[in-house]
Amino acid sequence: MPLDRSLISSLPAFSGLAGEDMDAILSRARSSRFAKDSEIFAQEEEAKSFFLLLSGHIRVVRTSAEGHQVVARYINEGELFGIAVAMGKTTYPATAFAAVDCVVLSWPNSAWADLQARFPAFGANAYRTIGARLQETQTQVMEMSTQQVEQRIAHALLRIVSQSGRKTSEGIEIDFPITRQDIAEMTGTTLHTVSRLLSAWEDQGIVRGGRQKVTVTDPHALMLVAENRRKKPV
Amino acid sequence: MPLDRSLISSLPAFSGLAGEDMDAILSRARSSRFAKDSEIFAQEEEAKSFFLLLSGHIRVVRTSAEGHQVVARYINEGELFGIAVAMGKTTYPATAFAAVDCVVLSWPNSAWADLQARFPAFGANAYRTIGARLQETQTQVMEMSTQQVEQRIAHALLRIVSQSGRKTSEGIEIDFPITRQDIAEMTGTTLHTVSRLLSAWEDQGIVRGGRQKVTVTDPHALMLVAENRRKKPV
DNA sequence: GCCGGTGTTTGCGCCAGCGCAAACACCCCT
DNA sequence: AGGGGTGTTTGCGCTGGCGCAAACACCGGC
Repeated sequence: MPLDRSLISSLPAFSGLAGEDMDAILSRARSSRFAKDSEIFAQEEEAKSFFLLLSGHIRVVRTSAEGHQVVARYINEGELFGIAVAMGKTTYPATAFAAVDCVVLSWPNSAWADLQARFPAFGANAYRTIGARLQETQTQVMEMSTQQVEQRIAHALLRIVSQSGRKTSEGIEIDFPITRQDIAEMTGTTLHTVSRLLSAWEDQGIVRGGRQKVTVTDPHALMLVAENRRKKPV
Repeated sequence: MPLDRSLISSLPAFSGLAGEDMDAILSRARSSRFAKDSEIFAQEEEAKSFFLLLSGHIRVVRTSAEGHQVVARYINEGELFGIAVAMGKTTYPATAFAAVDCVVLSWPNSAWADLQARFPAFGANAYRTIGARLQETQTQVMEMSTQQVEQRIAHALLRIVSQSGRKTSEGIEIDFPITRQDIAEMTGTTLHTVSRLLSAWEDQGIVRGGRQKVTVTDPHALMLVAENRRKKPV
């Protein structure tokens, strides 16, 4: 398991840790590859491990009892995920799919208590991650309560692009395949509405679309769309 | 600070702790009262303490940059809240109002690291709380994405009633004052729509309304409403 | 007992966005 | 090169739920 330590040491999940501590933590991890579209873990499944994404992108999907799906979030390189154990849960609350070919580190859940106790900074980083996600999710609820579909999609695009954007000559493009349906499931709308709005924006020169591809050509204009509230101003 | 230890020891926040450990934790806490409608802490404010609700009910409100409000959750007796410190945050992500007269314990944030290290069970309980809230919030996002307003309100009512319901001769009533506006802000709709639906349900004998009061007289019927999906069945 | 404030109900008109449906574009596989 | 599968676009009609507005009920204070 030849891991590039210098690269890994720069990850936020290891910030505040001495090199030797990091080695100790890494020595308990197993590295594995997941092909595009494969499933890393499934909702309701017993949580046996927690993970760190080394490279690629992961789509986290939640399915309701009635069978509806929503995309809870995308995991980016360097992020912890599947950390049910840190929340005292015994099953995963969602399903994780590799959006592209991925490399992940995984630790058995049994290692968590020990790692967390011996390396408080590691535990703290995990808790910080969870806290950040709680806050993001609450923000999402707020957006869904108060904003129009158009603004929600604009916000979602800006968020994705800022976290997983890749600069090209045309603008900033989302560097993993994403369908209109995925965007719809992130924003609580339908792929039709997403498609319509992206088309409209394309006409205005704000984005450029493609099969499983979106490029934001005019982020500033998109921000204006995102902020242009129309509903119950205070 | 004469605290009823036997009562407190039964709280989930202290589960798994020896009596003496509990005493040590409680000895660092300060107890205070908050009158109905007073503010315990405010969004964006620097987080100086974390809290445990001993009695009463607390409404947690999040305000967007544009000034829109949503009710993120209600805190019930025995729950930890304002635990920004456990998430590595330095400010509160929401505002907490006393929905009724409340008694709360509070600890200075500076005590957190120490308490969490010395009494892992206490820390674990806090993290469990956060994890549970993350999951609830994600469920809320899912509901808002896939369900009609009617079902969302039904779900919200059932949730409140199951957590903060008080049995009466008429049915189960929410044992703190809650306005139609509050329910609207929990479910992402308007007080008008909430009022209309409650009226309709009242005609059907499912609930009974009153000023800042809702009593569920037929929980089973309400569950049927909540589950009667009408949108994109799989 | 009256009065003002706050919460609730209800009617009416409208439109954003959904459901349905069909055509289309692109990619990969044989 | 052909063909099928998957993702995208677009038109059309409809409706759930919102905005607006007005009336109403209830409570507490003077």
